[in-house]
Amino acid sequence: MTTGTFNIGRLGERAGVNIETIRYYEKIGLLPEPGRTAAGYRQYGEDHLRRLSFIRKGRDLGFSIEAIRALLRLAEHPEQPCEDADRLASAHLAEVERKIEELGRLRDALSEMAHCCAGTVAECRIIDALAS
Amino acid sequence: MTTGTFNIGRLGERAGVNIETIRYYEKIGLLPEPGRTAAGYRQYGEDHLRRLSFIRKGRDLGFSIEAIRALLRLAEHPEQPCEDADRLASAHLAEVERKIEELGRLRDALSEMAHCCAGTVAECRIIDALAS
DNA sequence: ATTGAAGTCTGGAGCGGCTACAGGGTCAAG
DNA sequence: CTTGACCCTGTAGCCGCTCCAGACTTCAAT
Repeated sequence: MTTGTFNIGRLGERAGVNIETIRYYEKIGLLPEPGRTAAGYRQYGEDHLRRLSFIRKGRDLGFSIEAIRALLRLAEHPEQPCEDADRLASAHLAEVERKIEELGRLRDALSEMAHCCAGTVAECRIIDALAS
Repeated sequence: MTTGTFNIGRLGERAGVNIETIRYYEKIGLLPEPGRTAAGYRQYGEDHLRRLSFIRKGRDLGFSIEAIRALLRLAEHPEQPCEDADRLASAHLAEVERKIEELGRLRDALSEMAHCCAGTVAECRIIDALAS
């Protein structure tokens, strides 16, 4: 009887991940299937918690599930060169920067047309920008 | 026989919208059902084109479908005050700014850990950031 | 008149990444 | 013995499309 086993609720609590999300991660093969109690309850250990925290941090950094899958595989092979990890992170960083620029253009366009109005829709800069 | 009617392909071409997307907009009630030819082909006119272009510009500005629905309703009532349009645009602008900040934080976190590597996964800053 | 390519039709499934049920079983405290 | 908190499975929904299969139509070239 290992001391360090716990149910899904506790795992979610400790990793900061929704229970449903944990089951989802298991379903898509991101988190390995844990053992079960006689009643069918999932039983987790510290290794599951580490892996789930890894996933959660990756998601917080905006990595896709597939990128995280790749990063997890890399983490399991510490002796390999980390070029792949670097490539994944760099690609993601580039994508984030692209999105920032895109949103910046959006913000400029929106702030030019917002606060148009003391008037009616007929003279509204917002509606006009869309209709013209 | 009106001169200005055209098929869905031409409409999509002129508005810069995918054919499937047009049918989707019709299905969700964003674009009114057009007339049909005897063979069942949709037939559009300039009013459809204007409405679809409106939608497309709204989407380009990142408005949600529901926001666009509201903006379209407003555009149909030019005599009303445009407070609602202003509210929608301001809320959207605020949301865009929130996302920019969020992505900025993401970029900072990522750029701190990227380009970690001349080494192996064991010493990789990226993997380490996720695993620790 | 025939053929073939390009256009159009419907209905339904799939994407990512969850989230929210419904309808049941289990467990521990009082 | 009951209550309430937890857990189980399976399925459907969210957004905004996008793609597919399989059938039909239109039009130009032969």
